[in-house]
Amino acid sequence: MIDHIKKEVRVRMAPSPTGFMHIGTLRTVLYDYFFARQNGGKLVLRVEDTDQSREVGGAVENLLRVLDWSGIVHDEGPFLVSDRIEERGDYGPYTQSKRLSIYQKYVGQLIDAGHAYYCFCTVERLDTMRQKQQKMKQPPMYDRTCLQLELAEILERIDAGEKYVVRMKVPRGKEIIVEDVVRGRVSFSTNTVDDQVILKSDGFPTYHLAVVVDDHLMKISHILRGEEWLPSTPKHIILYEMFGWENPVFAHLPLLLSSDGKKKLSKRDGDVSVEDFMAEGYLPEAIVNFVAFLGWNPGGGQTQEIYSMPALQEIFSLEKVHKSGAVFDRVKLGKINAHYIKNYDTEALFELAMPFMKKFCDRVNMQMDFERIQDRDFLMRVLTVEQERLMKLADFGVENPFFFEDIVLEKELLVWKDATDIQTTQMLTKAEEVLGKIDEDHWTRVYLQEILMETAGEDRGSFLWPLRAALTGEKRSPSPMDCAWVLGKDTSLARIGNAKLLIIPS
RNA sequence: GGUCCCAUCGUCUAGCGGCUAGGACAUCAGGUUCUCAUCCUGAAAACCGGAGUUCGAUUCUCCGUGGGAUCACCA
Repeated sequence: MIDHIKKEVRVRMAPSPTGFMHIGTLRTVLYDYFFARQNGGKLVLRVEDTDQSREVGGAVENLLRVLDWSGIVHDEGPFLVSDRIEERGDYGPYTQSKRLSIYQKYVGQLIDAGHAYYCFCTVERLDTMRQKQQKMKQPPMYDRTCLQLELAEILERIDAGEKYVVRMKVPRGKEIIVEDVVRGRVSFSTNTVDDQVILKSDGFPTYHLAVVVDDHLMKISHILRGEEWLPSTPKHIILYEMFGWENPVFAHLPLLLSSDGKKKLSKRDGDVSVEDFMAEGYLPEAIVNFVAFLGWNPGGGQTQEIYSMPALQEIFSLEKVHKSGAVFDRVKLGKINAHYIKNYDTEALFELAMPFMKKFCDRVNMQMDFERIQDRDFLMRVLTVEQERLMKLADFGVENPFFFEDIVLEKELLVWKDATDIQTTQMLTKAEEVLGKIDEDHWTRVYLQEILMETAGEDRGSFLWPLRAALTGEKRSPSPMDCAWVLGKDTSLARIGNAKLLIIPS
């Protein structure tokens, strides 16, 4: 009982393979990961696929790709090795559907010890029972009908092929104490704990049995999970007691909330899966940074909020995790993502942005060959200009369609304040002359900035506004220098020429 | 309804008995600027209520109120 040797830290992430990863799951896994690394421990991935009806093909591969994207590295469990799933570690299998005989063995043990019993009640009976209880304002709980069954009858009915489940027999009148790292002591009376089904009629265990057995067998030392699990924790502790096992340390993390109703964040609140955010072009650095700060904060008067993954790993502490839920503020996430995009190395960002650029080019019917150097250069210029204005990579191009398509000019737009047609034409001619003299080698962002600002002189607006309007056809856009740089000399001069014709048709 | 959890600006939070209650996002007002975005400066904005403990409570205790989670052969 007295354990002077500090137990090895082993934490696990235990997702059910539903085909996507909830953003809250990512937060939990991040904390798991930080905690394991800080303590020289191990992070185990275990697939909780005990509900066959929810099986989704390719879910585990997907999960592993999301983890890889996030930068989280686990130590045991399934891995993706050249596109095939391979399990590593000494405590496998790490997939619950492959551990059925293990659970059955432990269920048998509980039955033999009188801690669990067979139940033949039909789903229909249980439903009407619960409805009755609800009507009488009683908490819905199993009425223990099948606890009265004689052994002979049980054997007979099993022999007859009748379907059954196994329930744990919760002792009455006991107090269960949950020692929680973030919540302190929480106590429950066993009188309010239901005789939970631990083995389903299809032979699969329920979550409650599987999680306890596996966590014990896999020597898990700390369980980090969402607060929604707190009410079922007494069931787990009772199971640990029935088996005579020491229970791990619990840490129930605060919930992620939706911004409107402040309810648990769920699918109906919009994008909630990591895959959704990946598809929208959020950077892993931004997602990790943002999500780590929901329900946790380094404290100590620290006002910095931008942290890299290694830095977070350094300063994270389980003791500083909050108790109350945190609203998932998408606006702030966008701001953080924009910050990361802005500060990203442009060459590296180009690689990340490629799929989004392709998608955009397809949408505007622009043939782009990423192997072709001119096309690459063009897209690189667009990205360079957009980099400091993008909130997410999926926004690539959408604010500046004039880079990709022919523009439709309106004459009024070209006129700066109360300038006359003559003046406007003069300004465009001036731009035409200056740009016309620049040879391709000098068509750089820096040089264009320099020469056009010089040409603009004191009264910048009267020169820059018509030029920008001529190049973009838009009221708002990046600077005319940047637009000219992106469009190139030929297109720029052509658009200026068109603008002049619009003002004074020849 | 039972059980359990939670409570500082609109939101994320700092604070761990004595502070002009600090920061970030959002908002508003300026500045930089040809426009938009960026960037810079500033403003407004919070301790849920009531008792108690204490010389002194945002902070500790209790009650209330409010919000949430959970009560499946789903996890």
